[in-house]
Parts: sequence; structure tokens; C-alpha cells
Amino acid sequence: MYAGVIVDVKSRNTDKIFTYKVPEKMNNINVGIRVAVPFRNRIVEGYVINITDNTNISDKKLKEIYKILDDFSIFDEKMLKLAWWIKEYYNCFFSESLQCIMPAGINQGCKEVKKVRLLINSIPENISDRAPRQLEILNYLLENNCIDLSDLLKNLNISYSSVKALEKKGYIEIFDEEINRYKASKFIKTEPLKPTSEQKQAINMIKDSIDSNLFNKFLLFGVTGSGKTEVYLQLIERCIELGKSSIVLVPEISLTPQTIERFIGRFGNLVAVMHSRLSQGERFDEWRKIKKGEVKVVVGVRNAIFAPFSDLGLVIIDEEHEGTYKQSDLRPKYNVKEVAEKRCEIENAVLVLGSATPSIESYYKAIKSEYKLIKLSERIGIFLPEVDVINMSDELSSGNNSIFSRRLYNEIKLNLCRGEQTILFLNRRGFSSFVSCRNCGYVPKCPNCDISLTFHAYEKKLRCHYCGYSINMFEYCPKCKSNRIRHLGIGTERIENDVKKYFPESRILRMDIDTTKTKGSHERIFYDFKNGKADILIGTQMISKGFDIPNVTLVGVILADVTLNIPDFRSGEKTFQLLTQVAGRAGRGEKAGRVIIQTYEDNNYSIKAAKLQNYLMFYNEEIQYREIFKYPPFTHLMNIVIYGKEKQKVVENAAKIYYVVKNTINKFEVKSYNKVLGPSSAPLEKIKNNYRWQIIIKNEDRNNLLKIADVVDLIKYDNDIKIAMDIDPINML
DNA sequence: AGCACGCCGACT
DNA sequence: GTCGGCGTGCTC
Repeated sequence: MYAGVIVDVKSRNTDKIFTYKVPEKMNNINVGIRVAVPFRNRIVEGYVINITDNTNISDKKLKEIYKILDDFSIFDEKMLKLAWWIKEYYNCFFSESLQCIMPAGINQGCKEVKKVRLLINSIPENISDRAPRQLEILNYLLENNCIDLSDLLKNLNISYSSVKALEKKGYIEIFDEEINRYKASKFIKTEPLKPTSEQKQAINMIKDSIDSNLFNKFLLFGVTGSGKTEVYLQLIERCIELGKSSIVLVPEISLTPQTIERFIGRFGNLVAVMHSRLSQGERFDEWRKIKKGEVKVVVGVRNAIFAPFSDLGLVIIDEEHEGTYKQSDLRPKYNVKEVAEKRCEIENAVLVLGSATPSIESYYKAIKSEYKLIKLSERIGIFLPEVDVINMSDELSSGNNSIFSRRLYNEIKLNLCRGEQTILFLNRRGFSSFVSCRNCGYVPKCPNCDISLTFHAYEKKLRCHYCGYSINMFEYCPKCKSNRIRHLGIGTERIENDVKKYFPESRILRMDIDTTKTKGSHERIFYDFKNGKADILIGTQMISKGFDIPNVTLVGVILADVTLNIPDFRSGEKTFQLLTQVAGRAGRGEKAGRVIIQTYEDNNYSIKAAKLQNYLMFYNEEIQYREIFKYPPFTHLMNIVIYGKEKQKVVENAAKIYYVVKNTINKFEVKSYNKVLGPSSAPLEKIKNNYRWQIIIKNEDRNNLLKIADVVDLIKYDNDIKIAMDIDPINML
């Protein structure tokens, strides 16, 4: 018997199936088993992907599997198919795509605890008078039928030998039980709500596909407060009735205790949660629960899509527009929306993408009937807040150069007087400042890419991070000749400082990466604010989701331009989404909410659409822009980052790759739209002493990008040079 | 990726 | 004559 094994050696040459002989005694081998195999002159980890009776590889080459690493199989044929697809679609090694489906913390193993159980139901007559301890134990066990051995020893203050003696006599049993390290908190059971007619319709449409085992894709476009979660819950319930499992993906920042409670409240211990805060061991325990079929629902972040269900019926991706659904840092750089779609196709399951502000790509697919579009447009018990946009250059020309417009200042004052709470939002990303004229609001943009230019202080130049275009930094605004050029870069700390200055009587909380580093701090700040321990909460996008606090009646966006001017073609989309979400934080209770958006670009369509809370208005504008500038969904992008310690070598190798890429494209038989931008320095030019250069390729046909990736993989680079390729990137910094 | 092999120049 | 530099090629 032979086994096909993928070895965990990450290189192009070793990314293939190696055949091993299976030793006679190793009869429990199977697909999906993790093994240790001899490889050249060392032992490496490998994954069995097939078992055969013969091979055409010569016997003298073949070696035997050294040992089996786990007593269970990690993946089945369906998951193997998914891993194969990931390898091909994202151009990664097989071992990398297989490792996606490996449970985290597998090397920790599962934790077992010794327990003691009584095998008889009354005290035997023949127990010796000389064994008072044993009698004591039996009496104790009569009351507590099954107990941890350690507890028994401790509680009765006895030694292990008396317990062992009882086992020998056959009165009790000492056995190992796997324990789960993750202790689910107590929950209060909730019952399904009576759906509105709109919800009912949505549920029925999706239910039909679930009932008939049809692979189908839905986009649930539901405005804030329209009750998407209740739709999810009732669909999951249907799956449970049919004996099927469900996966619910949520962005990391939404995976709060409140969210978890909603699922656990409805389905109790049928729910497993995949936190990032769980330890490796805890994650492994959750994985085992799923594998053994003890749970039917998984709520988790991106990698929960690989939950080892064998009877998957439904995948829900909530807040589908979130960028965290793309794995940008590790290989494979997969997008979980695509992986989920593939998994649902393989398993005949139903995919539901939900959002109040769908990504442009998803909505486009819905319009092209690739997804079935379902709308929920009624708000349940919530009123649309009143949104006002304040032009900050007007403020400036009226002599107000503080970060608060007069209007926002007055509203904050009013809220402080009334004892109502305020959220101040600023999504400051700290690395790159852009310039803007304080007089007219002009922001210099690249003529080729229509993207804000980034100021490079050392060179005193404004650069485009897409194509490398640059101009000298100016002293006077090219549009209005004002010399009041400002480098924008205020952050949440600056707001905190100014709030203290202008509203010394207020109690302030701040929530951003810096204030939530320690475990539980996120929850602490949230509950402190919810319980009225502060008047004003200042925060980044962290506060834009799931904050359902009735006493918050005012939301102030300090400067919407921060996201708008990120050098990325998706900055308009991101701005609209964030503004819409953050606006939804105001007026969730009985009192009406007000939202004030401060900006220098009150004419920008993202901001105009956010003011009207009108998604379609935004979409219609944005999709035209995407088409004109040939951005997704009309093209696919690939970002090639070349990095290394020596700048000169990085530049040279980038040039070499550019040349190869150009040549490859010229050889394509079908000439589809394509453009190669760069090589230019990446927006984050140096990370951890690595210089980074990038080449961005646009092409209508994704397969062409894969072909280019294949060719680039074969190039020989200088020693310290490394390459990272990302197809359909979400983040190009 | 790692590691062995092997071919060449520099040293006790 | 042998030590060690790194370019090349293989791993069931």
C-alpha cells in the first residue's frame, strides 16, 4: 500500500505529491492524516492526500512513512478539493492551502483529565472494616456519581492508592475525559422573534434553496436596524431542523460578547465560537467539538470557513464589505468570500452575504444576477438620524481654526447639558499624511490614477504610489495661491487633547488600537460608556460597529477626509461605508439622533451619499468611476511587492521583474485590457529594514494574472530579495 | 526550503 | 595536499 503525501517544505520544487510505502502495521492510515516522513536526510511533517495499491515510482526510491502524528483524520475528500482549488486560485503551495484547514494549536494536542465513576449503585457488604478510606470514597461517589480524580483526592484528603484499590475490585472506574478549555459563559435562552413580512420573504427565499440542497448565492442588502441577524438566526434554525450545519463569519471587531450572546442565546451549546482571543489550545478544543459533530453552528472570523463540518448547509458572511475577509498578510492571500463560494459549491450549501453597505464588487455581481439580491429596507423601531455636513473651509474662513466646527461645538455642549452621550469619530491611519489647502480644500491627485498624492518629507515631493508619478511639493496652493498648506495628520489623541481643552467638565473615554491593547479593555471601555461613566467617546473605526447605546444621541465625524484621501481606489467606498455605519450609532433609543460630518470635501459623492444615507446613489456614481479608470469589478489587480535589505538590489530586481512581466503580457494570445504600473516604491517604503518596491498589474482576465505569477515565480533573484504577490488585493500598502 | 555534492582558489 | 567558499540539483 502506498500513500501520496504533501510534505511541509515550502518551495516550488517540493510542491508536489511524494509517494511513500505504508508499513504493514500502519493499518489506520487514511486521507487527511498528518504524518512524519523521511525526506532526503531529515524527518518532515506531511499530509496524506491519497492511498493507492500501486505506483510507477521505482522501489529503490521509495521510503516508508515514519509515523502517524494524530489518531484522527484532519480533512476529508471535500476539504481536499477545496485546498486544491485554493492552491490553484491563489497561486500558493499545496502545503500552505492544506495548513489553512489544519486546526490551530494541533500540536498542543487535546487536554485530558482523569475522572472517577461509580460502577455499582449501593455499598457492597463485603467491604473491609480495615478500609475506612475506601468506604468514604464510595459514599462520596454515591452522592457525586462522576467526579474529577483530582477533586476527589483533594476533597477527601486521601491518597491515590485507595482509589486504585477500588478500581481493582471493580467498584469504580478511572477513565480519561477530553476537556474543553473554553468555558462558555452562561446564557439566557431567547426565542425566535416574529419576522416582519419583509424578513419572512427573505427567509422563505433562502430557505427554499436550503431545503432543496441547492448551491445558491444571496446578497442580503439590509439597511442598519432592518433585522438581518434575525434572518440569519431563523435560517440557521432551519438548517438544524434538517440536520445541517452552519458557519457564520463576522469581522473581528464585531465578534463582541453581545454578538456571541445572540447566537448562543438562541442555540445554546450547539454553537462553537472561533475567537482570536482564544488560546491555541482552546481553539483546538472548539475544532474537536465541530469535528465530532457536537455543535451545529460556528461563529467566527475568516478562518472559521474551514470548520470541519461534514454536513454543511449554510454559510453566512455578515458585513461582507469588510476588508478583513481577505487574508493580506499570510499566504495564501485568499478572500474568504471566494473560498466560501467554492466550499458551498462543493457541498451544495447556500451562501448568504449580508451588509447595509455592500461592497461595490458584490453589488455589481448582484446586478449581474450572479447573486440573488434580497433587500430589507424597513428599519425596526429605529429612526434615521438627521445628518448634517459641515464644510470646514467655511469654518476656517470665519476664523475658527479649531478641530470642532461651531455647530459641532454647540451640539456637544447641548448634549453635555442634557446628560446625553456623544461619540466622536476619526479614522486616523497614522503612517501617511497627505496635503490639503486650508483655504480651498484642494488635495493634489495623480493625473494617471486619480488617487491622492502622498507627501514624502525627505524628498519634498508628492508621489503617486500606484505609478510612481511625482511632483515637487509646493509652498503655494496651485489652485488658489494660498500659502496655508496643511499636512493633515490629526489623530484620536489630538481630539482627546482638544476635547479636554474645550469641554473641561466632560468625562472622556478613548477607544483605538492604543487603548485596547490589553485583554478585555475593549469590553471594559464599551461597558463603561454604556453604563454612563463617560459623556464623550472618541474612537477610530472600532466604534463604528455594533455599538447599540440608547443614550448616544450625537455622533460627530471630526474629519471624513481622513479615509477619503487614503491612496487607494477604494477610499471613496470605504468612506461611505464608515460614515454610514458610524451614523447608525446615533439615536438607537427613544431620543432622536443627530450626526455631524466635518469635511473639506462636502461636494464629494461619498459624503453626499452618506448625508442622505443613500447606498444606491453612491453605488451608481462609484461604478461609473470604476469603469472609467478600469478598476475592479471591471478588472483584476495583482500587486507584486519586491523587498530586501539593500535598496539598490530591490530596485534592480524590481526592474527585472517588470521586464519579464511586460514580455509575458506581450506573448498573450488574446489581448485583453492590461496595464502595468510601476515599479515604484510601495506606500510603506521601508518596513523592518526592508526596502519595498511594487508593481501593480491590471488585467480583465484573472487567469492572465495567474500566468504572470507563474512566470515571476521562476525568476532567479539576488540573494536577499524576496517577492510577495497578491491577486485581487484589498490592501496595497 | 534545506542540505549534499562538487568544483575552484587559498592556506598549514 | 586539504579546507572552505558558494553554485547546482535533488528530495518519494
